[in-house]
This record gives sequence, structure tokens and C-alpha cells, in this order.
Amino acid sequence: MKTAKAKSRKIATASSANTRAVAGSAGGATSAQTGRPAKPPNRAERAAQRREAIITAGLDEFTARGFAATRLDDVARRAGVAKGTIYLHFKDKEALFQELVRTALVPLIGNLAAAPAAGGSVRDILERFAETFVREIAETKRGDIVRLIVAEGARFPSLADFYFREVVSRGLAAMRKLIESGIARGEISNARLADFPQIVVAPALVAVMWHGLFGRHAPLDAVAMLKVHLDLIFGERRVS
Amino acid sequence: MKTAKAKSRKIATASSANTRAVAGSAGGATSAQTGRPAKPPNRAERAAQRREAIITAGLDEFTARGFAATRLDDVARRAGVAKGTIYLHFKDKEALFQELVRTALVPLIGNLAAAPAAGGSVRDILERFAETFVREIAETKRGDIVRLIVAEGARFPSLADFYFREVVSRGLAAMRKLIESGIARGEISNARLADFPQIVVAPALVAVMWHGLFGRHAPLDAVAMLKVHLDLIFGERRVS
DNA sequence: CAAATATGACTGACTAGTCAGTCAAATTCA
DNA sequence: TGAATTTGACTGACTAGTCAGTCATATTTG
Repeated sequence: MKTAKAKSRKIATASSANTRAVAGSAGGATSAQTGRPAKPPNRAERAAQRREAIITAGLDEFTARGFAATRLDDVARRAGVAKGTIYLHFKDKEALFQELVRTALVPLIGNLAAAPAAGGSVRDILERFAETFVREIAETKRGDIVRLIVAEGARFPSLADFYFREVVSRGLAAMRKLIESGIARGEISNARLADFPQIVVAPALVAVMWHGLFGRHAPLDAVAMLKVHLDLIFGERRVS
Repeated sequence: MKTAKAKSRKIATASSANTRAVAGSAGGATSAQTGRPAKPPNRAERAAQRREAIITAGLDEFTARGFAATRLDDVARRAGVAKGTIYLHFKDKEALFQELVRTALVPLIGNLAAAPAAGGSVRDILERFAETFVREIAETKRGDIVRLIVAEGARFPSLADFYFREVVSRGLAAMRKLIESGIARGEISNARLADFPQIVVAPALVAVMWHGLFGRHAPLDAVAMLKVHLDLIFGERRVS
């Protein structure tokens, strides 16, 4: 843990730093689109690809084993890279872990922020959100990340803080707005719900946990559950 | 794993050592409750106490660091015992971990089973249960165990299975009974709730997670939240 | 005192992080 | 243009440690 003393190194190499800059700009170019027939990756592009590969491999390994039990040798092998290469891109194991969570969560933030954009009743918005959440998060690798946060968050306060700031508080703020809108429109009768947006999200989180822990033995119809929960919030409107 | 080589040890130094032993035993004598005037612990009792101490220490260490990062040296020190002693009581680290979770969960099962015993309306029962849950679990070390299950459950399928069998399925079954009773009594209008007892429990679980991850920075009035949630389930009954 | 217990120094397996050297790509030069 | 030179991304053997589990020795008990 607290190994790596300050050391007396001074890092003659003024280089290194620019790697980040180049990688960052090239990051957008990444792989993905293959419409192009010829693709001669230059140095910066290859570096960005490597970085990407390390993050992806790290995601797989960390979600499979947790932070402490993950071996960087395995991450390197899975990424098709030498172990030392990891340290060209990330300061240490923890930095990789944080960057990985960071990267994987940006899309989540996007989703949460975009939800209110669509029109319709608040109930419709939440119903759509529930379906999207189950399909895109609870039952995918993104769900593993959420579980990873819950699992390791207590051991990485800075990670928990980041997650709270960037995802939880924003998500809850958006949800509160939505609830207030529902109250104003007369869709939601209990005004106190706006005090605890967590209530609306809770079953979705339980769905994520359930899927990861018990999903194989006792599958849960998460979408159906979330709809029943919405019935509680908005009052039943089953067609029966 | 596959150790057990021949070895070529010799160790001439038989010196010192015993001084430490005396100090160690003196420290271990500690113990807590001294209400009893005479206490002649025989061999079996002392062994049981040791075992207990190891489990308690293990609980503290595992909840603080997770499975992989916990050192048995620390567990031993915290228990006031030598490391070897742990192996007199448990086959290995994993056995200690499982036994510890097992032991710590028995009380939880008791709580869940006892809930319906008390009389009153279903709403009253659940309200009492919510208060108890927050006071005795969410904000105590028991909550850490729940988080520990979520954290390590994916890595220990047998542990997740045990937890599901012994706690989750029983707890949900009891909750379903309660919900059905509420429906029969006319307290709960949405009959579909009985299909998803998870919904009733979800905010309580969120409270546990919240307390562990964000509690220090953003405290959550869990009891108030759970009551609002009960308002959703039973219909408002705020005196206003 | 012999048996039962407890101890903690020790071992071996394993791993995070380092760094001197390599070589393909980029750049400069003639 | 194409040979010479420079760059820096990448490698992987290596260092310095960590820690689960063992066992010879010491202590306690009946």
C-alpha cells in the first residue's frame, strides 16, 4: 500500500506528459468506425488504442475480481500489452481503477441528463427511463461498475466522492426536478416524495444488485417490478 | 497451495521470545464484561472465547478492507492471538470469512422472522420494522456485513447462495406474507405488490448503501425516507 | 509429567512497480 | 528521394517487498 516512497528520482524525461495530450486528442478518432478501407495508425493513434485496450481489460478484470485481487499482469495480458506499458499510461493500479470508473460512468451521466429532454407525462418519462435502465445498465457490464462502486467505495473515499459528485447528486437532482414536475402536473399526490428521490431509484438499484448476486439462480423481472413501483408512485393505471 | 517442501531449517536462536509471550498473554487476558465475580474458564470455554474473538476481529478487518486485502496477521493481533491460533479454529482464510458472515447473519434472520409476530396493522408492523432496521442494521456494523456481501458475493458464489437461501428468500417470503395480509385487510390497494416484495425492502437497502458510501458527506434521514415510502404503499396518512 | 494448546519465526509463492535496452516510426539531411 | 539520425513507445526481467500457511518450540492444563 504505502510502498513507493517519494524516491529521489527526478525524471529527466520531460517527455511522457505529451503522451496524454496526444492520446487525448486522438482519443476521439479511436477505432470504431471502419468505413475507411485503409487505416495506417500513426504513433499517437496506436498509443490511444493501447490506452483504450488497457482500460477495457482493466474493466473486465476489476469487475471480475475486485480491486485488491486483480493482478496487473493479467490486465496486461488481456490488453495484449506488457506490464510496463500500463505504467506509461497510468501512475499506478489505483489510478487505472479510478480512470476506468470515470470513463465508464460518463455515459451514465449522459443518460441521466438526457432523460427529461423527451416530452410526455412524467410517468411516461420514468417508464421509459426504467426500461432503458434495465436494458442498458442492470443487465450489462455497466451494472458491474455500479456494484464495483458499492463494493470498493468504502475503501476508496475519493472514488466514492467522485461518484457522488458526478453521478449520484446529479442524478438525484434531475430526479427531484422530475418529481416536482409530476407534483405540479397532479400526477404525483405525495409531495414529500420530492424530498427523497432515492425512493424512486431504489428498486432500480436493487435490480442491479439482484442481477449480479442472485440473477443466475433466481431471475427477477426487473421491468415488471419497476412498473409496479411506478404504480405506487403515480397510483395504479393498469388496464387490468 | 501446493507448498509442503522438505525444508532445511535449523534455528539456533532459542533466546528471547518468551518475554514476548508473557506480554502477549497478558494483553489477551483483557476481555470485557466483568459483572461476574468468579469466572473459572476451563479449556473448552477459553477455546470458545478465542474463537469468538477471532471472528469478531475478522469481522472488523474484513468489513474495513474486504476479503483479499485483509491480513490474517492483523486479525490475529486484533484478536489478541497468534496467527497460528487462527488455523487451530479455521481451515483457512476463506473458511474464516464464510463462518464470520454466517455467524453475523443469524441475528438478522431472527429479526426478520420475529417481525410479523407483533400485532397491529400491517402498516404499524412495517413502520416498526423500518425503525428497527435503520437503528440496528443500516447504521451499525451489521450494515457493513450487507455491504460486504454485495462486495464479495460475486467472488464467492457459495456465500451469495448461502445468503440468498438463509436471508433473502426467507426475508422476502415473510415480507410477501405481510403484504398479502395487508391486501386482505384492505390496507394495500395494489395487489401486484405481493409479486415484488423487493420493492418494500429496496429503500432500506439503499439506506444501508448510502450510509456506508456517502453518509459522512451527505447524511440521509433514513427513517423519514422509509416512512414516505410507506405512504406510497399504504396511501398517505400524514396527520399534516 | 504428558497431553493439549498456543506461539511466532519462517518459508515459499506471488506481485506491484522499475528501468535499461530495443526498434519501428518520425524527422532531418544531403 | 532515400539514407542517416533521432525519438519515444514498448518490453520484460528484475527488485523489493507482502502475506497465507507451516511447524518446531514453548506454555498451560488436568
